[in-house]
Amino acid sequence: MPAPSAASEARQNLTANAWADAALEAIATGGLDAVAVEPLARKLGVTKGSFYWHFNSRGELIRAALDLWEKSETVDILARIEPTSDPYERIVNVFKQANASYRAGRLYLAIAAGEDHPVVNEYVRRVSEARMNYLRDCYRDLGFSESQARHWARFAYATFMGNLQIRRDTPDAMPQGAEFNEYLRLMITTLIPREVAADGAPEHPHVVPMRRAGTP
Amino acid sequence: MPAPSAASEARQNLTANAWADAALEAIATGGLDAVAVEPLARKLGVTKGSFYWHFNSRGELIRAALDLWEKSETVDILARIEPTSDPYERIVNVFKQANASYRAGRLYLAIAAGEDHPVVNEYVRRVSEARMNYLRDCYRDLGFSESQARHWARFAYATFMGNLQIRRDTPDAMPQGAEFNEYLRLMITTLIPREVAADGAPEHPHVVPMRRAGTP
DNA sequence: CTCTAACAATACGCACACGTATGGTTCAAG
DNA sequence: CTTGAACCATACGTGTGCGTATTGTTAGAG
Repeated sequence: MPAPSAASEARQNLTANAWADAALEAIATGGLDAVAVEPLARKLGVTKGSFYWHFNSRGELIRAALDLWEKSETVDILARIEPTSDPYERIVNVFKQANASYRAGRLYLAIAAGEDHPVVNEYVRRVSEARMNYLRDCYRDLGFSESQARHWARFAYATFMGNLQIRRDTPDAMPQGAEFNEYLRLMITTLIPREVAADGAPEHPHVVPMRRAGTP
Repeated sequence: MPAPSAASEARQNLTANAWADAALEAIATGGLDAVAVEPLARKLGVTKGSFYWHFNSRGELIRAALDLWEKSETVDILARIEPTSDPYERIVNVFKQANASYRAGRLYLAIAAGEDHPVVNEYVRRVSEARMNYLRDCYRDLGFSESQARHWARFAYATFMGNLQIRRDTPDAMPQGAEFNEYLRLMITTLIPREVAADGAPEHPHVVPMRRAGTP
């Protein structure tokens, strides 16, 4: 374990961050197992000897990378959409932000895939819960009861996560351009009911047993 | 490569399937990388020598496991819900089936996580597309236009996939018992509009700009 | 100029998994 | 009883990644 002096802390932190960044990049493309010291060192143009000065173990690097990730996925994201106080707009922004960065989506899925690892699970849970709680608060501000708000937040979050997966696994099934915007509008208008009755349920007849079309 | 005689084919196929089953189980719990010959052999009470008689390589085992998986996830599943000719009920059944087996969900996510592997990607694409196409047909039978049916199928499939992920990553966020049924009903009633207008869009005012409650 | 902290290269031991080679066991056919 | 196929064990070589130890190299403080 190095004992960094105050003078050199800036440079040391910078290179440690470089390692963590490279680790995140490796996760995004090759999954958690791609965080291997020797390949990363090769990619960074150094050898293991450098790595084990900055970190004590591979696990420490993973923690550092996950710290970086958690920060970028909660603090940074939410800070960017917080200014809007309108809950409707906030939810819409979450959706648009979510579908904006392809890399962030891949990263999320790759990290979540390592949920058997207890440390990773810890981070994934925190990030997921933060996002779902954020959505729940939006729905509550929209006038939903606590219970309904949780349901809708879970629903919306699931849809969001599933879209990430579809885009990764079957990109051809995800439209682009105008058709994608149409798809996005459909999801937004469906997932954000705009009138709420006194009992905390949406107003338009979602649960009315009004049989489908086609078989009158 | 062995040249099995007709007499012993039954036993040989049986043990080859045992290997493939064990491989699937390994994927479900430890991901694709857990499909390692030597650990699997230990778990099956044999050694590598046995494995390399049945298969030529680790990749061949993965293919066999994925064959098994593809069959269980498309043919078997769809056969079980096909009897119902009512498209509404078919979609509902897809949702209920999807949320029924925890193991199948984990398996799906674990396999999908290895989409960088070209062979795996091939299987994942086929299974995903088969399911989405099935849903699309249901929506079309419900009276939707081709374009709208695709949108709704993608939407429903994304929600379904996301719920798998939520249940895996943050099980506490997924309710159980009566509350889960409530959640399920919410998703079903939201994702299956029951009246379709002539232009192929749902009838109730999804896209009417009828501002939300709370800020009159 | 010297010394020391920060940083990096090299070399080593270890563990584990892939794949191969080869020998051992069982069983049924001839 | 012999033979050969089916099936499995053992042993080996190779690659690769982790972690450690040891030895440079560089730059700034004194």
